[in-house]
Amino acid sequence: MSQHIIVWFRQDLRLNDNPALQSALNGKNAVIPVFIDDNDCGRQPGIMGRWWRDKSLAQLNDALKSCGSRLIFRKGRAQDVLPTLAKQVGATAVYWNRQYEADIVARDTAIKSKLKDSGIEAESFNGSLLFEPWEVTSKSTGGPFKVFTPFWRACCALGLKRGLWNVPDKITAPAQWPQSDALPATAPLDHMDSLNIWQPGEDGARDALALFLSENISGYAERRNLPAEPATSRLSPHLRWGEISPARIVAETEAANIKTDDGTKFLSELGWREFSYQLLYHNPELAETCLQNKFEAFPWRNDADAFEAWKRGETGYPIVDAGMRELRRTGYMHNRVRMIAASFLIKHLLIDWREGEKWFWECLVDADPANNSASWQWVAGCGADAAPYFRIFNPMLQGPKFDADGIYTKTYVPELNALSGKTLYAPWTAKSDMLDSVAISLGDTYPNPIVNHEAARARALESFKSL
DNA sequence: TGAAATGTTGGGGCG
DNA sequence: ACGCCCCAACATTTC
Repeated sequence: MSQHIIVWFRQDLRLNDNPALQSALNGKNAVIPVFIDDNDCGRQPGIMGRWWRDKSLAQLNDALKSCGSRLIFRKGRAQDVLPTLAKQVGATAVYWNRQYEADIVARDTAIKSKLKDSGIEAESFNGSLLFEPWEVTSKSTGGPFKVFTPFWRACCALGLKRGLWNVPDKITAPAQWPQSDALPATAPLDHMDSLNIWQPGEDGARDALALFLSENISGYAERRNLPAEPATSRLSPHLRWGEISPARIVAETEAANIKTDDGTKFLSELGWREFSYQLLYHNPELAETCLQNKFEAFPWRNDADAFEAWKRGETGYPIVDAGMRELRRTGYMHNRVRMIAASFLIKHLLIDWREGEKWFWECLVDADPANNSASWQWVAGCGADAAPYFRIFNPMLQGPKFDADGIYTKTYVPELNALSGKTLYAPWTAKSDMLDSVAISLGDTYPNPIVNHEAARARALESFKSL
């Protein structure tokens, strides 16, 4: 007998390889796809996260339409919307894919029992991770891993391959569609001039993976560190909204016969994502509380001017500024540069990593509740398997090392186009008549460094020693 | 998924 | 030929 089943989309904005959707499709069921904009629970997406999400929702709606279905969009508290909607459409079941933030887990658990109490089946699935956060445990402690390498080794030993589902041909519509609010408008963001590099949605995710595997993964193990090279997958925003499943990434990477070093290195980046979600699940306060408690006593500086300069990309250190400007222009920053920019805020400026985390949360199209927090804690040294406190990136060395010819840096800091080599990354060391001759005036056309590297490094080591 | 300081080695210039 | 110094190049340790 045919049933009406609600599929509740959340951070799984795709039709392919979607376990909740696939389970609903069994038999001749009518499916009601719904997305609920619930701003009462969970960390709300930042400006760029919302921009991406709204674009992605429009794509999801289009994809559903080409299967004979459509997306029902509702604003409100999920625990109110879902039971009401279920009753209204006569649903016998509600399916969704799991999320892992503590308040969302609690809400979903409550919804599940509320639905079951009214005789409606409710079931959740794993649609966004290779392993559930409670699934991979250390043999020695019995608990979750605290170090990445043994964690990922254990994952690989369990096996990364998963079964996959393709996009269904047809999704049976209910006899009558329930009312939907209008999908959110996807207004352009006036201060962003480079958002056309992105293609939010399932098709964009598939294209990004295909391009990466066919053209750009060669030499990944090394080239991934070079921000001027198109050597990273740029899948992070797609993964964040579940437009592609990690299982599909694993399957297609393995099928592409990538050279071992490059393939395993790439898949290990998925491993960091798994590791971050494990950390988030077992540490609900990941965005707010240092995993290593002793760091809570750290004497962070309040320095509004320095923080503003960092956000605007006007620290006077070109590789840092390039990264911060890439972030504001494109909603993205290359991973190598994220580490440099984050290290600069934390170690050179001694500003609380949580301030940086919040700024990235607003600005990144891939801002992810697990990855963003875990990575900031990693750089700060207060996280799991973190960089030691004395690891302080030198922006004058990182530049020449990873952007030797300055192509990346000059893309975002064009006022330094005339400089090259080490001078590009330390303009104040250039002879003043040389700067004059190319019309660079420090403090005018480009900022003077807001801190002295050697002094800032010494200050950071001194402060961190107090721990 | 660092950088800087310190230690070691070996070749070349030179008296 | 030899010792001495200098210093680049590399290795180790320290932060």
